[in-house]
Amino acid sequence: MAPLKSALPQGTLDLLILKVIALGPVHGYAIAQRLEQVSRGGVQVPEGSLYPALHRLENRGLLAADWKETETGREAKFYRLTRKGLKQLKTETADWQRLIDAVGLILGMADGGAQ
Amino acid sequence: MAPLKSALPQGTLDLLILKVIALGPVHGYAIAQRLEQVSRGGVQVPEGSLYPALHRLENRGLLAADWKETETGREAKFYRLTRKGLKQLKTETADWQRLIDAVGLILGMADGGAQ
DNA sequence: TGTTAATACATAGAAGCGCGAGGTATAAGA
DNA sequence: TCTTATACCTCGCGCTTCTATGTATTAACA
Repeated sequence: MAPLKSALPQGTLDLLILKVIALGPVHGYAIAQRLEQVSRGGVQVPEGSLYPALHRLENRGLLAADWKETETGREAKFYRLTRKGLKQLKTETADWQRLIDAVGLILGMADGGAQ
Repeated sequence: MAPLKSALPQGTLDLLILKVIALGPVHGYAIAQRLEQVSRGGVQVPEGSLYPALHRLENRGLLAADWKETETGREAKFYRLTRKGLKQLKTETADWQRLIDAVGLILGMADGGAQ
């Protein structure tokens, strides 16, 4: 079934990151793993996309971070949502829903010789 | 509910254009109108996005075009799908479906500590 | 007649994002 | 000791989208 190299459309990654972090503080490396696991491989996030995205979100004030120890005794940067980030998550989730509804309408257009 | 200026994620526009053209030859201006109508305003395509996209698709051999007269007696460039374009439409439609499934799984992640 | 709006095409430039490729460092296990 | 996995980071290319701008024709209207 091919590696389904699902390149994420621009903008989508932010939404997914915000969602994962909303469930509780996590560090970057774990975010990528969870996205891949939960989506059953449908979403793969290369580090060259992940870390710049995290920095962008942090710079925009949607995330905040602290260095802490992981369960395995290593230092890692744990991200959490700010209030602004939570608001953004809600907005983007609604936008996403509207988008897939709209695209669904278009893809569902009858092929029947109908105009 | 605000003008819902849903900026299309990168790559999505191609899919929508291919779909509209698959239903029968149309010219560029009409494509934008149909997308907007069928999606009930959920998708709006600025001309600065539309025409470059059409040229890209044509250069990639997914579309072919002829100048013809519209019903209203004006010259317009009518696009139609090539065989390659039809194949691409199918691929991209499947990719889109996999994407929204994957994103759906992620957005549906339990919120453990529910609010 | 002059002006505005709608139709229909096009390009340039800016801004943004995703990703491959490369690099650093630590810990565990063979 | 060497490899693998964890965990972070940046550079620069390539690509797309969008705003702004320009051209030209037709229809409507004052």
